[in-house]
Amino acid sequence: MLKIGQLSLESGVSIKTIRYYEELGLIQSPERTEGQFRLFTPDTVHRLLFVKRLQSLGLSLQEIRECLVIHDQGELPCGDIQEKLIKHIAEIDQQVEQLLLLRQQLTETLQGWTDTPAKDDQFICPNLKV
Amino acid sequence: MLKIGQLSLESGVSIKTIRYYEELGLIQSPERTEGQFRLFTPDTVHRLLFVKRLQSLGLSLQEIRECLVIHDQGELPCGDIQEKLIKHIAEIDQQVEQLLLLRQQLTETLQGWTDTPAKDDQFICPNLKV
DNA sequence: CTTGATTCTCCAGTCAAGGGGAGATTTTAT
DNA sequence: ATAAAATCTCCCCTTGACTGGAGAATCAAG
Repeated sequence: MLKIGQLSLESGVSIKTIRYYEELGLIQSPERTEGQFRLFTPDTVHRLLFVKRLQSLGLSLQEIRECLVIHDQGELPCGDIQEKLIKHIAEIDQQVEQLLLLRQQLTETLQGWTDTPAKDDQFICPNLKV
Repeated sequence: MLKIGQLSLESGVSIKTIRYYEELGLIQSPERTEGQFRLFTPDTVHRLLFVKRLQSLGLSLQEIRECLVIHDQGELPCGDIQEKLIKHIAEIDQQVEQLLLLRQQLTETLQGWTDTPAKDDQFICPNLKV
């Protein structure tokens, strides 16, 4: 059994964050000592590493929690995780598309840009007709 | 002179947002009626459209404010805006790079994924060795 | 037994760009 | 004169994933 400081050391997750994850339901509420110190089972280290891994792949804590709930029901979460990862790839593709569209608008805007155009009180920046 | 509702209609910027922009210094504090109603000069419409334009190009309100400060000092902000747009393109390129790197990790992770692997109590998901 | 390290709960704040609503006042229209 | 519409200030709420600090209690070591 580990106290929170030791768990933090072994998992690389800060004490604050561990308590936050407990609050979110990512880790089960652990036993306590008589004085209310948390006592975690050793496999909580694995659980935290799992959270960090999925987080590094871009999943939100809510999505990760859903995976863990399936695990806690005794089932393998692999299918669910696969689904989420595939969905996340699609989201990334969308974001990239949006960014490239914006990039296109930026380069178009910069086409023929003049640093020192004729002053025109109608526009704040004459290069932008707004 | 326009009251805030009329300015909102003509610019397409909500009343709340107009007051927020005043607070941020994006638009100068306007005159008031005796009863403290704001009275904006008509060119404030242009100013708000300018803000929306730069915002649609991805600049933050802080960056836009910097441009407007230059304008209010009687100078042309074109050079500064150009600089910011170019910088923003570089940031977009970085973001895209990060996203594609993440996408690569996701596809690698999904390589050889098995929906129903042998159960292994050591791992929450045997496809992820964590 | 005492000191120092660890942990506890609770509250508040961070970032960005606003949105919601209360309760009071002012302006406009009939 | 009165009702309705517009505006005012003030304060809190939102999202996500935390971080910081106060003040109290507990645990471990000498």
